Amino acid sequence: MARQTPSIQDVARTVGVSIMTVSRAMRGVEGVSAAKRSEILNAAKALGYRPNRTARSLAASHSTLIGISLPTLFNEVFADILDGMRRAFDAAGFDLVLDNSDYDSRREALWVERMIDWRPAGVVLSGVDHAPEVREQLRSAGIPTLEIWDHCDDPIDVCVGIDHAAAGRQIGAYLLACGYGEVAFVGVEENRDPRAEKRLAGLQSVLREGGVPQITIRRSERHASFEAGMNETRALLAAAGRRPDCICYLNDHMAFGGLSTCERHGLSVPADIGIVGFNGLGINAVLAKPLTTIITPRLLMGTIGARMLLARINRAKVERHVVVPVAISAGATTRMRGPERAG
Amino acid sequence: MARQTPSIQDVARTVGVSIMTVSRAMRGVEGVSAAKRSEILNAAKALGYRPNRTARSLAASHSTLIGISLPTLFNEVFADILDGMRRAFDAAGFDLVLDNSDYDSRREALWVERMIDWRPAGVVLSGVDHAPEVREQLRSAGIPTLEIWDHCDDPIDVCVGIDHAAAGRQIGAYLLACGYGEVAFVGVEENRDPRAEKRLAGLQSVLREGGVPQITIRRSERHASFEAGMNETRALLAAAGRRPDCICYLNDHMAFGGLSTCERHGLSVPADIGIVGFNGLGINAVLAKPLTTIITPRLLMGTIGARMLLARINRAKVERHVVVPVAISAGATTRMRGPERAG
DNA sequence: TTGTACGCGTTATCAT
DNA sequence: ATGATAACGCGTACAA
Repeated sequence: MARQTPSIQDVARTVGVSIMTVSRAMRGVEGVSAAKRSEILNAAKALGYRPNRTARSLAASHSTLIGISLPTLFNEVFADILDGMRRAFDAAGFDLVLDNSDYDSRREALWVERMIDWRPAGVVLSGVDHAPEVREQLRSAGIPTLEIWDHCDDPIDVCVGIDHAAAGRQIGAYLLACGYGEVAFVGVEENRDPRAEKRLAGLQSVLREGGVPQITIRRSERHASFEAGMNETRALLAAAGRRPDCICYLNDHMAFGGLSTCERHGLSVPADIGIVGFNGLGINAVLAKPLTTIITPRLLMGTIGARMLLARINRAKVERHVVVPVAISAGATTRMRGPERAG
Repeated sequence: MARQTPSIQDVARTVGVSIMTVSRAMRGVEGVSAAKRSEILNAAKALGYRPNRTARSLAASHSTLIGISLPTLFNEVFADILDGMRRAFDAAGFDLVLDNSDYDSRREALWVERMIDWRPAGVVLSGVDHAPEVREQLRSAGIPTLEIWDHCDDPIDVCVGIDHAAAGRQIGAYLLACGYGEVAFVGVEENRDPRAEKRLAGLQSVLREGGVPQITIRRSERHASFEAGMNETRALLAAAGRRPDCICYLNDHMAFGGLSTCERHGLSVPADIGIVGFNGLGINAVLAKPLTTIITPRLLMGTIGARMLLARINRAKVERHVVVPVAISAGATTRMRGPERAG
């Protein structure tokens, strides 16, 4: 029986060449005759030899690891984005190191620091809002970095995402077209989800210009889940003052919860109240009353992002940032099907 | 300006000690005076020195990487399991390398091989059905391995999961108690999801004993999604022969799709037809008509599993396999609330 | 408590 | 085309 894990030495001895020749053959680089190469490959397979990745990373001073930090995996959005990327990375022979920041930029920063210790081939971050040291560390380490799901003019390296402020403005314009005037927004605490805040700001600006100066804002202290949507909506409906005629939610999950709560309170949707989500999740296709929402091309972002990062890793030329478009989908939870539908 | 990435040598020179003393101080092991230790730590921070993980892994001949292979992240189930594990692994200082096998055991086997090249501290696999070489490679490499979500008597190393066959039998007993006699099962192709096949087998065995010898089986060629549930249900209802009085689905996703399709076909649920899912997803709390389903403790499995694997990594004693219980949740999609509800 | 010598398994460089 | 030698940055074993 051979030893547990044969080393490159064993292969070299078996074939009768130096370890350098084996190394070259295994990596598929030039400098080995075709005959020797296949002989070496056969011997390696027979012995069960596999190159040690940690040794390879040390010698090459960079690994084939790609670090990916996502806020959460419970949100279908990030699962989609991840799925869009992983196929490309996988095909290129990279391994994925995953982090969940829980929407906490401090956690993200600590993880980036640890990740750099692995000398990764690249790093993927969610959004463009990070702790200040993250940018500096990644840049000075010279690690190709992709920021995904949001965009800005000065990314750490490259970025691909949607324009959240513009998406918020699209929603605002649609609400005005519907004639809504008593609007509420249900989200999470500030600083938890910077993208959501950008959408909210966009929404508010358009409503203000359209003659709706004030909107009611409720923020859950918990995750943007079904339950949180239910709870905040219940509180919203119970509160004194004029009842909103339309509620916008941070995402579809919260909107489903809100829709459910409104109907349980005897409100008819969309006759009595409008409901607007964000993301366009798959379940929408199944519901009797599909949500009015913004459809975000998550998979596409992942695919494009992976291509961009791979190009950076290979020192090829790429655009520094890409903005993908979003579309509003007028569903059955608002009282008018917008002009977008009429195309 | 200091060089890009200071090495342990730089710290040693700055403080005036050998690199071994720095190494010990950084790792927090004994053999360094308190004074020198804090001096070294300060110098390291000032210089921005961070130990190179690939070098550390090579020298120690094992890394702080933990490989995790999951079939998919679109299924809330595996996102839950992952979330249950990651907190524990993260707290223990491990980094997570993620793979998605797409329910393909060949893919899984290839990934395991690549993962071993990283000399991981541990590996997590989904279920207990793997390509034969996986067990052998993991064992001969001596890598602590956790199999999660299913269980068996002879795991590769340790395992934690539910008893899928028993879960299927629970469903069968419940259906018999409800008086259903024309049962259908909607799943995916064989060999795609071994756990689902075990549940189906358990279901069939109990029904057979209860006087229901035959059930209709439909298998989608696609993922077990909302859409697949809709498509197969549509085909099921269109088929000749007696219409089923109850349809069991591979999971809640397909069941939602099926429920929606039945109602669109004018069938009243549960008056005309029963619908049974599997997993107990969060959205159930929001729906007007909660599914009858089996609630699986995913987070718990993750937590327990992580503890078990960490114990193995630390060479502590642990049970080789743990089976966690599941409970049937009688919802509003079957015509009787089972005895489980009466407790 | 501290330091020295060596090894971890591979790749880069420079010979031949 | 092939090989010898020196890194890569750290941990282990042992000596002082």
